[in-house]
Amino acid sequence: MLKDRTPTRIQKKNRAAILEAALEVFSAHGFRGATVDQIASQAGLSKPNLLYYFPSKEAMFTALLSELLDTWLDPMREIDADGDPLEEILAYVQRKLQMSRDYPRESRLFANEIVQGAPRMLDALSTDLRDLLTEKEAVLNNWMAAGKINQTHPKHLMFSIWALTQHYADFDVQVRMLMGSEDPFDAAPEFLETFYRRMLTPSS
Amino acid sequence: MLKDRTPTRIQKKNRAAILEAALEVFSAHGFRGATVDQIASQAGLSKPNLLYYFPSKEAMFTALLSELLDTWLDPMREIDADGDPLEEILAYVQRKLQMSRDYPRESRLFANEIVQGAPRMLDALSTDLRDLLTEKEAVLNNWMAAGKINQTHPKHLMFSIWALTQHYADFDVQVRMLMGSEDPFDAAPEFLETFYRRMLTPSS
DNA sequence: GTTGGATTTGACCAACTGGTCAAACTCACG
DNA sequence: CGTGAGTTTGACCAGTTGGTCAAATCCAAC
Repeated sequence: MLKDRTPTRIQKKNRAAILEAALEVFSAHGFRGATVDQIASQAGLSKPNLLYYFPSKEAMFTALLSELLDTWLDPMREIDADGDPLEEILAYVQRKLQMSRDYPRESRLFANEIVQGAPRMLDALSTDLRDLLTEKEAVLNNWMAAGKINQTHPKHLMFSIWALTQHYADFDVQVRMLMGSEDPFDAAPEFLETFYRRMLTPSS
Repeated sequence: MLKDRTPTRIQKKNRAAILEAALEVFSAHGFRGATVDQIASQAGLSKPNLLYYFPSKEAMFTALLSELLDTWLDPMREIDADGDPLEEILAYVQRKLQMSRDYPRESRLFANEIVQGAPRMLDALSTDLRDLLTEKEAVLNNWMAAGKINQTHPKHLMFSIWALTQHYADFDVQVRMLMGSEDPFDAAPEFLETFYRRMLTPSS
């Protein structure tokens, strides 16, 4: 049995290998579609050995989620209430877009889970994400009230940023199939920049 | 064994019940996550009876997909090259949004499949969807060349419409959790209307 | 090197899953 | 009616899956 003490060198290495493998497999097939055997072979370990480090498939999944959620929300945390409103939002969009480019598996992991009703994630979302959104929503409202950006629905604005940026990771196969040899991420940054600049620049 | 002739009354009724049940279950759990037993009990039939009408789980899924893909692409087909450019696009956005409101299960069915790499759908997409997009892309290009709408990347423009509208169906639980008692579809139409009007109205 | 905890594994199990099949039942139609 | 095609199902099967366990192996510290 695994104790709670400070992990050994082997524990650190294997837990990391397992979580990396779990990310690979869960993001590609969803929770139900992934098998412990797949994760084990991806991690280069035997199945019983996996279950020595995590008591169950479910435990692997939740460990992975809680490890990733913080990182996933970081780009939103960085929105600075004291920065230039338009530039802050545009920078946030670009950070999110880069997350889709650099961490598509993480994006698909969350997408898979949420599309299916987020049965194992709703609790985390309804605390961490909800609180963070509430905070940034207030910031957006202030900026709008001060006339720094165009008046609009702050929650829908945030949804739109998530939808537009994560689409490139979550629907990667479709996007690439339709774009042929052109890399979607070549034109996406400028497209989204223009999009949100036109949307948010005050009409005055 | 089921013959190819004109279906009987019972065949029509049961095939319809099965496809409806399959949509319910597949859209909620994905292909791998759905079980034939679930679909059977949802349809009010026994498992062997289901397999009397469809030779396999896979056959149910592909029958469902091909039945729905056409309907799913209809809003895009309706874009009229001879209509007013801006109004045509705005109307398309609203049609897609209503599809998300009225047919969220269909949206999630496709989302589930595409997020996981579209293993059973890529062929259909790379013909039907690709051809349709190519056609409408030309229309958009003409409109832009004629200065009727702002210059932008037509493919990314279409992606953005899909992402923004389908987000409300695919990430329904997250959206509703964050919006509390407010119905997301109350403010969404106006939000998207404003969004695309600002984006596409020529600067002149 | 010995030793005791940490790590690894082959063999195994019960539950589940997609699918089969022969037998039973139902129904439209002459 | 009766009859044959159409429909339904209980029992069953083989493969897969998450998880267990006792025994074997490894490894760090003395």
